[in-house]
Formats: sequence, C-alpha cells, structure tokens
Amino acid sequence: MTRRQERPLVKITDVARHADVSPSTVSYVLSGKRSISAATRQRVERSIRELGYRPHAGARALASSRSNVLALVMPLRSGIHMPVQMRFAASVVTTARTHDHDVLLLTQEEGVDGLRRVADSALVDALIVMDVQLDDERAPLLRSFALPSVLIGFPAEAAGLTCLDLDFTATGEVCVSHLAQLGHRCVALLGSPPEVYARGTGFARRTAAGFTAAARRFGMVSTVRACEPGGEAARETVDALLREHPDLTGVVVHNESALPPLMEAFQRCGMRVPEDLSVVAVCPDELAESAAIPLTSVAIPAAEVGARAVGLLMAKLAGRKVPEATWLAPRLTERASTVPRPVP
Amino acid sequence: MTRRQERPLVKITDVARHADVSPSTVSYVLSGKRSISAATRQRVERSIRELGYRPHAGARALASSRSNVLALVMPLRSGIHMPVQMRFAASVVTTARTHDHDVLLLTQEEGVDGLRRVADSALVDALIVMDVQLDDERAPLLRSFALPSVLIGFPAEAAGLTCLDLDFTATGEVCVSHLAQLGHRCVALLGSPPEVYARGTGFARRTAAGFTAAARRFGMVSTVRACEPGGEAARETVDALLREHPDLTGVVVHNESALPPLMEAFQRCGMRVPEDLSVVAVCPDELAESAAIPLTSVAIPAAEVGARAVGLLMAKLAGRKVPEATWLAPRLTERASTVPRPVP
DNA sequence: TTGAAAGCGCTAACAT
DNA sequence: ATGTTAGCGCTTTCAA
Repeated sequence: MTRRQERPLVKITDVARHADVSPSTVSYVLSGKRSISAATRQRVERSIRELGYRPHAGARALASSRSNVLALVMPLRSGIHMPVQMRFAASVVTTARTHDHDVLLLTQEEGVDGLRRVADSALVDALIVMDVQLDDERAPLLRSFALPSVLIGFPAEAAGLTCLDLDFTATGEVCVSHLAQLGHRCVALLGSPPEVYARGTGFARRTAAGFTAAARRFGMVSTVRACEPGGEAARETVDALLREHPDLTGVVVHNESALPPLMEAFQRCGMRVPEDLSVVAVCPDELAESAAIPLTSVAIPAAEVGARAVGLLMAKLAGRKVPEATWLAPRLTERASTVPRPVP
Repeated sequence: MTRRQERPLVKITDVARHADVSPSTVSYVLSGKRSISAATRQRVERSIRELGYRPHAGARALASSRSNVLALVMPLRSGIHMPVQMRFAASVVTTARTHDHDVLLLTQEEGVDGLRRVADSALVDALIVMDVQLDDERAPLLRSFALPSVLIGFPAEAAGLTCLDLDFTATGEVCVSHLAQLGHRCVALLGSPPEVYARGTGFARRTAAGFTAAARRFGMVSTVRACEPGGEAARETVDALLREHPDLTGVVVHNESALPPLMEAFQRCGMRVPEDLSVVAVCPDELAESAAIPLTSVAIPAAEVGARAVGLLMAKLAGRKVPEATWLAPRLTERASTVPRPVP
C-alpha cells in the first residue's frame, strides 16, 4: 500500500500566523474586497504558496452564501446531436473556470425536482438550463427562483426569464435567401426527428417557420419534413420528397445525425450535389467543413452560446441587469454544396 | 418584475422546533446514524415535508467533511467519440444520484492542477478520471491522494490505483476468433486515429495487441492500421489496404467516427459487405444495430462502465476494499455483417 | 432513545 | 490599512 499524503489541511489561521496577519486579512487578500498594502499582500501570497493553502469550499459557501458552482442541466435524450452538446458543455466549464466557478452536471431527467434540490440546498449559485421546450414546466419554476438562471432556448412565454439561443427563425430565412439568390425556385427543409417537433422544441419549429416565411416571400415552392436518423429512413424521406417535388433543386438540412445518410441517399437517387441539388446545412462548422462535399452552412455556435450563457449568469450574480432575450445572428458560410440553379 | 419567492431558508433548528425535538435528532433522522423511535421519526419527517426543509450543502460539508459530490474528469479532445462519452457521463450522474451524490464536471484541460484544486478545497469526495494515457501524469498524483478515485482505462503502471475498463485485449481476440471460426484467413484491424496511438492511449494499443496475438495463434495473415475520420481518409485507407492485401476477407473496425465512411469506401472498391468482406465493429450497440447493414459488434458498455465506476467509488468511500483492476469481459453480438469466408 | 453544546473553516460587520 | 469576533447551518461527541 502506498502511503497516503494525508495533508493535515492547511487553514486560513495557519496562513495568517505564518504571514503574521489576521485571518480576515488573508481572506481579503484572496477576495480583493478591501485594499491591502503591497507589502502585506506579498507576505500573505507567499505564505499561501508556501503552505499550499486552499480555502475549504464548504466553509466558504457557508460563510458567504456563495458556492461558486453553477448547475448545468443537460439533455441526454434521443434526437439531440451529442457532439454539439459536448462542445457547449466544454465551453460552459471553461468559461466558468475563467470566472472562478465550477460546474455541476444535472440530467434533464431529474426535472423540476433536481432544480429545486440544488437551489434549496445552496449547492449552486446559478443555473443553466438547456433544451428548453415551448411549454417547459421548468420555466415558471425558474421565474419564481431567487437564483439567477439562463435558459438555452426560448419557452413560449419567456417574459421574466433570461433566454439565449441562435436565432433559428433568421437561420431558416438566411438559408432560403441564399438559395433564392442562386435562382432556386423549389426548396425543402429536412428537419429534426418527429419526436423533437412533437415535444414542442422551439428551435426546430422556428427554423421551419423562418424557412417557410422566407420561401413564401421569394415566391418559391417549399416543403418541410421531419427526418429520422439512419440510412433506411433517409432513403425513404428522399424518395418521397423527390416523388412529390420532381423539380426540387435546393434543400436545407437541419439535422446533424441525418446529414451523412441524406447526402448518400441523394446520390443514390441520381441527384448529384451540387450539380443537381444545392444543399445548405445547419450544423457545426467542423462538420460542414469535413464532409465529403464541403457544405454551405449556418453554424451552430455551441461554444459561443456556452460562453455567453456563463457571461450572463456572472453579470446577474454581480447584480447587473441583463437583457431578457439574446438571439445570436446566424452566419452563413458558402462552401461547395450550393451553386446556381441548373438551367432546366 | 415577477416577485421572487425569496424563501427565508428553513434550517434544521426550524424543523427541530416544529417537531419538538433537538436539532441533533433531526440530523440523525436524516442520516440514519442512530436509531430513532418510530413516533419521533414520523413527527420529524412530517415537519421536514411541511416546512420544505433542505439541508444546506455547504454547512453539511463543513461539519461532516463530506461534500457528497464526485468529480468527473472528461476529455473533450479530438479522436474521441462524443456520444460514447455522453452515455458514460449520463450513467455516472444517474448512478451517483442513486447514492445521493452529485457530479462536478471537470475538463481534461485543467489537468493535474484541476485535480489538486478540487481535492484540496474539499469540493468533492472522490474522483472519476477518464481517458487515461499509458504514461498519464495524473496517475502518480492520484496514488498520493487521500481522496478515493477510479480511473477509466489503465496507465502503464496501475498498481495502487483503482482502474476499470472494457478488456480491450480480449476484445481484439474475440473479434479475430469470430472471423477465424467463419474461415477467414486474412484480416485487418482499422483502429483509432494516429494521434490516439501517438499519445499512448492504452485501449487502442490493447485492441491491436489482442487482435495481432489472436491472428497469429490462428495462423492468419493480419495487419493493423490507424484510421483518420472523414470520407477522404477512409477511401485512401481502404485503397491502400486492399492493394497490399488483395485476399482480405475480414476487418475489425475500432473507430466509431470512421465507421460510416469506411463502409462506404468498401462498397466503392467493389467489396460488398458481407458477401465479399466480413466486418466486425467495436462500438456501442445502438450504432451497430442502426447501421445500413447491421454490424456484428463488440459493445462499448459505456453505461455499465459509468455505473461500476460510481459503485467502486461508493465502496471506497464506505471504507470497503475494492479490486485494483476491473476488466469488463467483451460481449460479441452477431449481426448481418459477418458470414463464412466466400469460397475462393 | 434523546438532548446540549462544541466545533467545522471561513467571511464580513464592526472596531481601531 | 488591519484586527477582532460573531456567526453561517450542520454533525457529532459527550451526557443523560
């Protein structure tokens, strides 16, 4: 058995004694909440370093009623593209660390009770809630909490909440607008799996709404359909789509998992991309870039969303006012998958 | 502005007064650390419910030196298949909740400092460390910690540590053995991206070692190569492979991200699966099942690994002895992608 | 079976 | 610019 380095726990009084100051001075050096002479600060910092002092998180939380921990509530359910979630989580953790906070991971499953639990026990100072539904039952709860929170996505009734998301309505519009400029007249949106629409996920519906509205404005023929993942489903979807719309020349795909099988299915049906069919994806840039045919796309800015969510929370914790709604503007990048409409 | 439900924080003394007992009795009802008469227990439980009491996490941590939080250190780097990580994380969180613990998410990037930080500050009671390298610098640190930890994966020197993983050596063997029984004589392993081997990731090397050893035992011709993700890379890999081994009839793919492009590349080279080429995958069952051709596979048991990791930690926290090494036995499921070797 | 009371290590109000 | 000290809310000895 290796010997355990059972460090006897250095406390603030040890540091104080070592630096020949009072405990409060050490505390203030650490928090910066009052001015300290340069000489004292240096002595204290030196003692902290030499003794390897680390404040006890629990004691600190008890005395200050701040845990310096954020809760991140993540979905781990089907129909959601995991890599996007992970990028988001990574960005939240990294940004939180930048503000001296840690991140507690909660699953969607714990639902309303989970939120109440971490809030009431003062385990966390603030909450980030992902995958918000239009009729999300957590929305009213969060509104009633004293704890600051940020929702990723917008419930139907968002007043009194701080919400943040890519502007999916504008995203749908931007995609259509791009295709319209290239001369396309008949377009389709291939979206999330049916269950995502069914459970009232705002982003899926908003993309569809933006897409349809813009297509109408441009006088285009347009159609929207949900899209299961998997090769089988992709082929069926594409078959049906081409049967009903033989003169289709442009599609928008808003479904990361279905993207590769859809691309394959198009080829099989004799629709070459981009010669016969222009494709715009809504997906992370990395995915669009590394596709067999690099895809024109609107990026899902997971890292930016994560960073901004934490930023909003920090502002709220500092007592600053923040805007209730933040819609991130879509950014379309042209790549190889979209070209002017082939002459008929 | 909505009125905040600024609940005035119910504390243990409030419950005690309400139930007409002492605070310690309430504490003991909650912890079960001493016997309480049925009558008292019921009164206390009722008061807890009526007042909506939730112990203050920080106060509890301070008084008991237990935070009831586990740290989960996750990789968020390239060459790792995100969905597997997420399943694992989900399983850790869910299992931890089962034992009344929460999970703090740390990124690999924080490295050794991150571990020291959460350990020294008593933020967490125990650690789960994923994506362990053969020469992982965190291994000696964890060995020296008083905090219990479990590593997912094995460093080169694992003595004195609690490690847990799928038995990848056996996995490589099982795959080869299955192909051997079907009469295949020339086989290849398509593995992780080169950088994964380069940084000394044990599981990639172990699969290769098991694969090669078993192939030798069966007197088969075998080859191993790293495999970048992406369609381009897949095609090149397959081209080169078939050029060098024209009589190849079986492959093992241990790389989730490369799986779809590889399957496509095989088709393009005129190798139909399974008629011309038998394929065994090492990947989550969901992925193997939902492929265009359902794949014979060895499952990556992410959920089981997560649950067992937490179980081991709970045992250690309870002062029980646990085995240092836990190798989960591989389980191969036959599906449509493997058949007897075509008669030459 | 239950209660009283001494801390756990830190912060922040109050002093100086 | 710094020190003193009273808690923060809970667990756990020690007593009864």
